[in-house]
Amino acid sequence: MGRTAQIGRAGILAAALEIADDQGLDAVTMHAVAQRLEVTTMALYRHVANKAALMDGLVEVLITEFPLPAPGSAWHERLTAMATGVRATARRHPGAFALLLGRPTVTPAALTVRHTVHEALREAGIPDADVARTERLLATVVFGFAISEATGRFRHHDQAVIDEDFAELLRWLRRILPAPQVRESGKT
Amino acid sequence: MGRTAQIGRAGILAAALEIADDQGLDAVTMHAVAQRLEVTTMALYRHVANKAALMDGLVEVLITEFPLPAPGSAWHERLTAMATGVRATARRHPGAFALLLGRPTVTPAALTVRHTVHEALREAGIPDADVARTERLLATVVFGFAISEATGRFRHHDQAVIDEDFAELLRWLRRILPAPQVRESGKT
DNA sequence: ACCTGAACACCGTTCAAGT
DNA sequence: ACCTGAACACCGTTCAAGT
Repeated sequence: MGRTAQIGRAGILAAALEIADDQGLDAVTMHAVAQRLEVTTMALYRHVANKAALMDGLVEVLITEFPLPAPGSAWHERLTAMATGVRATARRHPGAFALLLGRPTVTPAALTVRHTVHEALREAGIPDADVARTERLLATVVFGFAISEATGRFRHHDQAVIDEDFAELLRWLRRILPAPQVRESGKT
Repeated sequence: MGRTAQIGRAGILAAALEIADDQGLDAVTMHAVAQRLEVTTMALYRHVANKAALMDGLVEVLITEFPLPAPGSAWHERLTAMATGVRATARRHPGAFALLLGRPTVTPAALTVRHTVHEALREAGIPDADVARTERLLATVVFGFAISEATGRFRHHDQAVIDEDFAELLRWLRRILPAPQVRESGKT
């Protein structure tokens, strides 16, 4: 009972994310994280190299949270699901989401996400030479919306307006991608 | 000659922007700005309320730098020019550009920029009811690209690739907006 | 009117201890 | 192996002086 709390990298990241979620990214300080874990500030340094490493860990958590779509569904449904998932992550963690800016997204989880999009685009009939660029631009557009919403650029608008904005953005992207091939007419 | 350096709000903002430009936003500290102006840190507080106000000032400088297109040109040329101008500003001030996130863009300069886009969209034939939303999404898309580039999300790619990405993004947007009306056939 | 000195609370980080 | 205490450099900010 009086035992010292067990600390670990995962717990540190969870605590940091919670602080970011309800007090903003600036509130994520080594002192604040330690305090939430009922531990001295210096105890953290045994589990994370420094604050930058802690932030990198937060990014990894966010990327891992992106839901990967079920492999069975049609390519356009998978892309829509991923875009919606990215937006949902941004809304769940508005403070931490800004960390995705300026980090090279070369972690395994990030590569998996990118690879999933590549696959969908190839199925959509995008020429191999254009797949990488298309993925980059799609990611940039969806990411741009998500970070704008997360950081409050739309704060003066009603939620319904923002939701409709996102729906319209998805319509724009659908107009840019090839029309989904209709394989069967009528119902299943 | 031995006179104390004259300090002013404009000079402070200029110094802060220079530091952000060549050492990043984190290097913009009250101490660093004061040092560049050869003045004590506390001298700054006579001209800016606090650090947040200084950052707000930086945002205003950035927005004022957005070039407004010549009113005579065609609407699609004006929009392209503005998109290119936003990207150029982001490239010139990559550190400070991130500040545009999370500030309500309701300053006079920001309203002027938005109004200019609204006008172009009305000329393009966008229904009045859709103009505001279209502007919001166009801004989000262009802004998303600019901030991704500024914060180094594309850092692993050659400049030529990034330039072509931007060109392709503009082509996407052209496909979404109405086709420009051809008023005269042949050359002028 | 404008700048400076001294001071305070806070932050990231290191290092030598403690158990 | 893991946590703590003491300490340091740095940062934003205030306030009472100085000229």
